[in-house]
Amino acid sequence: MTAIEQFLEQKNIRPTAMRILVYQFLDTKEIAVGLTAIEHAFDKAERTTLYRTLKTFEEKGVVHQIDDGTGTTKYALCEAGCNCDVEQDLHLHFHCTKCNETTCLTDHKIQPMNLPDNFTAEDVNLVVKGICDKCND
Amino acid sequence: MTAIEQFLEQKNIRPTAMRILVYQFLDTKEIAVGLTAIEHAFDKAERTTLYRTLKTFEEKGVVHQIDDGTGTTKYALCEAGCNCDVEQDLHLHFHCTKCNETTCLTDHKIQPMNLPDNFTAEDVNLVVKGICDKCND
DNA sequence: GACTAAATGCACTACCGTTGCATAAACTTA
DNA sequence: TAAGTTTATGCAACGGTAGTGCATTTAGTC
Ligand SMILES: [Mn+2]
Ligand SMILES: [Mn+2]
Ligand SMILES: [Zn+2]
Ligand SMILES: [Zn+2]
Repeated sequence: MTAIEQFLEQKNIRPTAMRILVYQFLDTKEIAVGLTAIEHAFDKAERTTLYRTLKTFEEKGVVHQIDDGTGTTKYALCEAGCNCDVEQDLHLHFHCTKCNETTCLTDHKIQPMNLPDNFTAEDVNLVVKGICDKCND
Repeated sequence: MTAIEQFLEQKNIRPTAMRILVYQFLDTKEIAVGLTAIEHAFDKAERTTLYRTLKTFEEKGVVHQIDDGTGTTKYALCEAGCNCDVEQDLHLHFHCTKCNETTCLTDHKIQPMNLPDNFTAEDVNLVVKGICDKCND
């Protein structure tokens, strides 16, 4: 049993062929990717299966969704030790308007918000748009 | 000529009947509203016209778009004196997961972001999800 | 191997944003 | 005012994405 299979089982996810492939693919990418991008990365890939794979991954705390404002949801592997399924790992996301890539800035945590009276926060989404390091010369 | 007509002309927007109605509608709402909500607010309303009206309003700095993560773009009137068309008015937005309403927290400005080397910011979107004051008893 | 539960493939729906184009309205200028 | 020009509107259609229902296959369980 490979390390990935072990990892998935430990997360209560049956390590099917497709799931392992998706995990491996996400692991090679250090950017967040959308469903269509994953679909195109494989020759024979069923969109629905990928969709449900990512949904499962998210529920079990393997990936987290990113809404970068482009209209297509992105996914990225959670950091090792991240307990997304229990408590949020609220880090900043960056979307480059030039190369169109979305990056997790996991080191840049979001500090607790100051809200008006009687507003209670459950989740925070912070996306910065601009030019990424690769596109800045 | 009414005050609204004057205001629109000053923003270089022809004050047509529909545009005045849309402006008035947005003015009554203190929350951000989506295209479909505006459509349903009028008996005889053409979705495309509303869409283009809002687009024009946005280009001329009358409204600003809000991506609250629900998948439907919301619009809200800019504050008096806000120069959205020139420079951004980066305030916080709040989406209530109970009543599903999105609010501009115009008093809560977004402070400049601390980014990694060679990342340059052009725009920031900060949305807090939770329970709003009306829904908190 | 028989049984059961989960994963997959395929078809199809719903919704939203967006565009093209013909028509109608409004503004301009002679 | 009438002709000409720009702008706004109405209608139809497209494209993309998320999501669901259901039959079939695959994988664990006994
Ligand atoms: Mn992330
Ligand atoms: Mn706002
Ligand atoms: Zn880039
Ligand atoms: Zn509420």
